[in-house]
Amino acid sequence: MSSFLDILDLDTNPTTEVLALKQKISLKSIKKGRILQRGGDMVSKIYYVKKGLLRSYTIDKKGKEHIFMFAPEDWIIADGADFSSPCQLFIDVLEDSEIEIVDKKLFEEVYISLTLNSDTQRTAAMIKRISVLQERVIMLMSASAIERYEHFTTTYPQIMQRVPQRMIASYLGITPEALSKVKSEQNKGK
Amino acid sequence: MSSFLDILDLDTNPTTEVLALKQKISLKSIKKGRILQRGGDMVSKIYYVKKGLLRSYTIDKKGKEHIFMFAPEDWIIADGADFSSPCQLFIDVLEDSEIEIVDKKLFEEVYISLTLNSDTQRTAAMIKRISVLQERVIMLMSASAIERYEHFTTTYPQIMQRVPQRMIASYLGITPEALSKVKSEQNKGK
DNA sequence: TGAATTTCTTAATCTAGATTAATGCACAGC
DNA sequence: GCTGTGCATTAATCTAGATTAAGAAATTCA
Repeated sequence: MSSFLDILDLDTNPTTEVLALKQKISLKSIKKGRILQRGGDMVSKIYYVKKGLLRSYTIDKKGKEHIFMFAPEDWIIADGADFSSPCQLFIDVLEDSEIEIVDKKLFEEVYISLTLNSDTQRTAAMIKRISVLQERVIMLMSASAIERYEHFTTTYPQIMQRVPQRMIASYLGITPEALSKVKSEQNKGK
Repeated sequence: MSSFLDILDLDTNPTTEVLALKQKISLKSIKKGRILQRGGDMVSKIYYVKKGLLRSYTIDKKGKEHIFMFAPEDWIIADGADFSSPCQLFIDVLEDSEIEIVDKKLFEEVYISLTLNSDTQRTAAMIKRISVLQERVIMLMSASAIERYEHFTTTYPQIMQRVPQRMIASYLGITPEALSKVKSEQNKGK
């Protein structure tokens, strides 16, 4: 996967719109712990992770965090809400990161006018994300905590190494205590 | 939203590829109860519902159904799996329906070469679906059964009227008995 | 280095929702 | 008009995972 700027750079004869968009893409180095947006904000940015690790999550009315996704190198992360609605997700930085940030609406407008090639790539990425979300919904509805954990470890082994277990529990939709418990039960069974 | 053929018909000067694709889109009337594809099959079709109601679901290892989505008039329904993998979802017909069916791979290849306008429409539809799935995942992780039920009734009031309650329970990720219970508790509270 | 903060684990108790079972209803097909 | 099949509801019991609490290990940072 290529970053926003990488893709725009493929356009050897850019229009003024494309040049203007390139100006508006900011490349930033951000320290671990920084919160990029909060649920309820009226921001609508898309983040491309060049290096490091981001995550998105909600906070429910009891104050409990629920992690929606992790975004390591070469992933795009954003809230699904459209431009005109407040966003639902918090997005923060789990490791010192380098990211490209662009306004969602601006991006949509320009990107779609680009060459076939980059649009194919983007369409494929969206289809892939829909497929991953389908899998996630089905796992949440039909699999037990331990099954979801095993699915996660085989699907995202690299992320396992990089985030505390309580965040994996949060992604799986269970408490850290419950994850500890089911893991120890799993080990006993061996 | 327009059907596959509606969109292809906008192309007033179609290429041979587009004409070939139009030939391969089948328009069918299908009776309630018919199963269009089964989980594990190597089919990869996309269905556009012109009239009627379809649904997709998985069956877990205990034989229990989990409804992934309902597709009433003007919705597109398909499995997220890519061309080369077996699909995960069953798709069946809940009301006598008229649908357009097209092969996913064929569709991808040709559609992407179309005019800006139809592609914008398609991109917007994909973004919308991602947003709906984000909401679904967050509801499953953070909301109680009754909260998910209330969210469903306000989001899809028309579907409420058209499917048995046990299917709504299945969509919400709970048993029909549990839905009955939480509904009666809700009524007592009033 | 040492203190403070997170993280992980274990254990006891609690609860939302699952399971099982029984009853009454609606309506589809003969 | 019956009879069977699917649907909704209620109630009793069970269980996966939540909650609460406490202690040990690991990490962070001054």
